Amino acid sequence: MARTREFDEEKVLEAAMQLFWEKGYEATSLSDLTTRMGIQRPSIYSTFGDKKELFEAALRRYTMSRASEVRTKLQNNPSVKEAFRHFFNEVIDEEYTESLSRGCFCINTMVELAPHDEKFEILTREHQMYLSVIFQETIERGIQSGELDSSIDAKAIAQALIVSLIGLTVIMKSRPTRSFVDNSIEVMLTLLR
Amino acid sequence: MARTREFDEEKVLEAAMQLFWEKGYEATSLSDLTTRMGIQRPSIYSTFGDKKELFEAALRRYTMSRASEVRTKLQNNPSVKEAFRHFFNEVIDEEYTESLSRGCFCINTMVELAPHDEKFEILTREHQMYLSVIFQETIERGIQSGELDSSIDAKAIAQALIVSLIGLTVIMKSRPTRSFVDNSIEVMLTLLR
DNA sequence: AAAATAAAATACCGATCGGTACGTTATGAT
DNA sequence: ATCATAACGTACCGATCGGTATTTTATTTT
Repeated sequence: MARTREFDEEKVLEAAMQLFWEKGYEATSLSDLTTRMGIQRPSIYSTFGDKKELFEAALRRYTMSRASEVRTKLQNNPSVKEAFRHFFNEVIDEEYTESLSRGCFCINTMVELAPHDEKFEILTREHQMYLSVIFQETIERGIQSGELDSSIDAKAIAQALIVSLIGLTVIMKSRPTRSFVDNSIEVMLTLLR
Repeated sequence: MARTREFDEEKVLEAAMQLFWEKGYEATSLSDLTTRMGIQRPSIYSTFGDKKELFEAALRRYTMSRASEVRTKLQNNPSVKEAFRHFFNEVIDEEYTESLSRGCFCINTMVELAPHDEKFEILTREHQMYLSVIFQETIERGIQSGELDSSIDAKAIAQALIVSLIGLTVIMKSRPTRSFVDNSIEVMLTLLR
């Protein structure tokens, strides 16, 4: 009964996500967004609400996609220790490959918005807790297969590995030497025995 | 030969540091700064230069103060393992105590500015490397005293602990449960044997 | 006391911010 | 074919942004 939408909602949200991921919330202007999303300002507001709501939609899109990506990658390898090694190395490689260190959109948001906005405090926490459970389940798989010692605390180690992953992702933004991060990963992996 | 300065340069810089630490670079306006520093806008520009230069001065003040604070705290305890345990627990307690999670000014800057500004990439990296050396020297002290096994790799473990400290500091912004961070710290400390 | 000078205070600059009112255009329902 | 409706495009809103020109005030040197 009216004009049809000319843009793909998923595509423009993906574009907004990429931009917020690169620049953060404050440093991204509505003009930046219209350019990158390829739609006009009123289209953004009628489709997603204001800037904060658009940001939230972008972050939700990111965390859902990221969680399933992490789950898949850790399930790929029969060896749990090798799965984690591959996973951490991939994170590092991606950061060293790209000229711009975007890191993790959720971690960036945890730093920029979580302290001043309860909604994002909760959203980012829940994502990390979700990843922590994936880590834990992976470690428990290693225990059941006999690869890992049954005396280790799967939950605690999973939580420590999440903390280390966050630390790695963040310190990559300062471009430390390769040996620094390689050393860190090797030490972290000794927790899986 | 002219009018005398009415404000204490150190004090107003300290005030600027606190504000940038709380809100970050982009979210802090010149109006915020004049209010908090208690001086007028032209005084800021004549004393510190523009907003970025003021921010840099504030960050340098922070990193210098923080480095010596960390060094002191780790030297305080004869037991290296207890020193680290105290140190990590203090970081956690401070974050849980305060209503606003400021985290670490240097880490915040690593996330917000380092990817887009080489000056801050270098500045934040060098601070982390400096802390890493303090950690390493502390671990080596533990080896020499016989508290720690001489077969461990002091440098690699120090680097892994720095990564974990960053991860802990960042995830605290999402206010995880106490058990989450306590578990993480306990696991990390098992690296010191 | 007067001149020189730098700090302080006020007021202002153009640019950009997030957000919206409004006129135009295209499409589905009748 | 017409009408209702919603998306699109333009143009604009007041507020605030970082930064500065200019005037006033206080202090030291002469």
